[in-house]
Amino acid sequence: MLPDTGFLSNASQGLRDLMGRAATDVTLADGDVLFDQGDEGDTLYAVTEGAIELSVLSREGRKLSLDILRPGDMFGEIALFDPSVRTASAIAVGDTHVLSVRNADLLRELRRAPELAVDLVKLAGQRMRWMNRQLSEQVFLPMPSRLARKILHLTEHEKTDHPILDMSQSELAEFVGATREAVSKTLSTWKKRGVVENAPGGLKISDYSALRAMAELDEI
Amino acid sequence: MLPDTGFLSNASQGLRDLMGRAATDVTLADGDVLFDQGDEGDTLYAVTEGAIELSVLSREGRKLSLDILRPGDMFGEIALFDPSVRTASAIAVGDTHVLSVRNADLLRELRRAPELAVDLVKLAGQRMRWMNRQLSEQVFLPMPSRLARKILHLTEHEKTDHPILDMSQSELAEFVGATREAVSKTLSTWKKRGVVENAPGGLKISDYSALRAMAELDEI
DNA sequence: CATCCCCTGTGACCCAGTTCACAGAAAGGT
DNA sequence: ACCTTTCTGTGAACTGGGTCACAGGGGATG
Repeated sequence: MLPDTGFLSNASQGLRDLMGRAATDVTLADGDVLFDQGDEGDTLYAVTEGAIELSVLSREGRKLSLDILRPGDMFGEIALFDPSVRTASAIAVGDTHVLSVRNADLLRELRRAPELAVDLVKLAGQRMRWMNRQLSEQVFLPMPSRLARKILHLTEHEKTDHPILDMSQSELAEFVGATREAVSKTLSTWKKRGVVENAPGGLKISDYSALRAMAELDEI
Repeated sequence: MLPDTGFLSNASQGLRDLMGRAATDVTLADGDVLFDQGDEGDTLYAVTEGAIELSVLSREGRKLSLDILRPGDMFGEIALFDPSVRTASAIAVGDTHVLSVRNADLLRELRRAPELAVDLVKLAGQRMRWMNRQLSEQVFLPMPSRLARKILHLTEHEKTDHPILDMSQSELAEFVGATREAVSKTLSTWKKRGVVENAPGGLKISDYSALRAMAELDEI
């Protein structure tokens, strides 16, 4: 039922069993909002099919996309132990299924197998490391490096050597925290240099190592 | 032994007892490095006296200060359950004392009182909410608003109506993610408007409500 | 009390990235 | 095919904040 990749593959078998046992399935269509930033929430989720985009909105409507979660990824773990308003919004990308477990049910399961709490907190730990990294990238890196990193991150689950990123420049801009135009111009210069190219269905990565160089992976 | 404020006051009495029982005291002088970003670590800390500055460094030596922790605050909880490299550096500000508990010792205590794990994860949850907020502020807010927010945050533990912030403009700049000059110029205009003023020992907040207005607290 | 060091204040200039404004290319819908 | 909408590409002008450069102020310390 649960795939073998992503956060869940790092999680123990026990945790995955627990999810399988205590969770209920939720079906979402493209664009469906699972929860909104500011909602009260006490539920943990795991993606089983499709994808979920996590994002933060500013009051004036600007949006910062945080990540795209794919089958095997879990999210919502902040609200699990500290039920309060959600810090981000979760929106379905394409037809997707998620498993959901409510706080109370999960805690009951945990009482049976307390050692699984450690796995959950590891999850939280990973998320915090990741957030920390986002923050310092945002502060320290110029836009093109952030763009390169995001492209690498968003295509790393592809198995091909020259993956195609199916995402509009506006969406990319929301990931990077910049404007659509700025992203467009940066991609243009990269296209001239043969790093990426337009392909049917999206943006094709032609030269992975060049992209990695732009990403200044040694920095931070 | 443990004060009644900060994170620990939110934490349960049981957690505080546990810290008191399993922890050992560490004495630090001003500027002492408790741990550095990138170090391996598996220890949880609680400030009992003085203050600890958490910060992230970029490779070129630029520094982003995250927070100043005061008596009652706990930190290091990421590494506790997910022991790996530290995501930030911790440096003593003034003579300070911290309690430290190593992973293994804390887990042993937790086996006796598993319900305390929930408190620890709440701690992690609060930290994550806080990081999330830092990130969106950094992306969405202009520098002056971030500066106002940081000043409010850094003085909120003062009881007076017109607290004095004992911090150089360079340090403030590191908190805000900007240069010393930019901070200086912003503070100048605020001084002309009577929002803040120079006072012996630091920067005096003259008009709290004006500062709150600059902080755009309704935003994000 | 002179010197050194670190602080604050400001001005001149520069630059990355935004805003605005179009034009042309794809991609759906009907 | 035709129309509408949503994408991409690019220029011009603007601007927040960074960089550089320097002047003046305290406190410490000899």
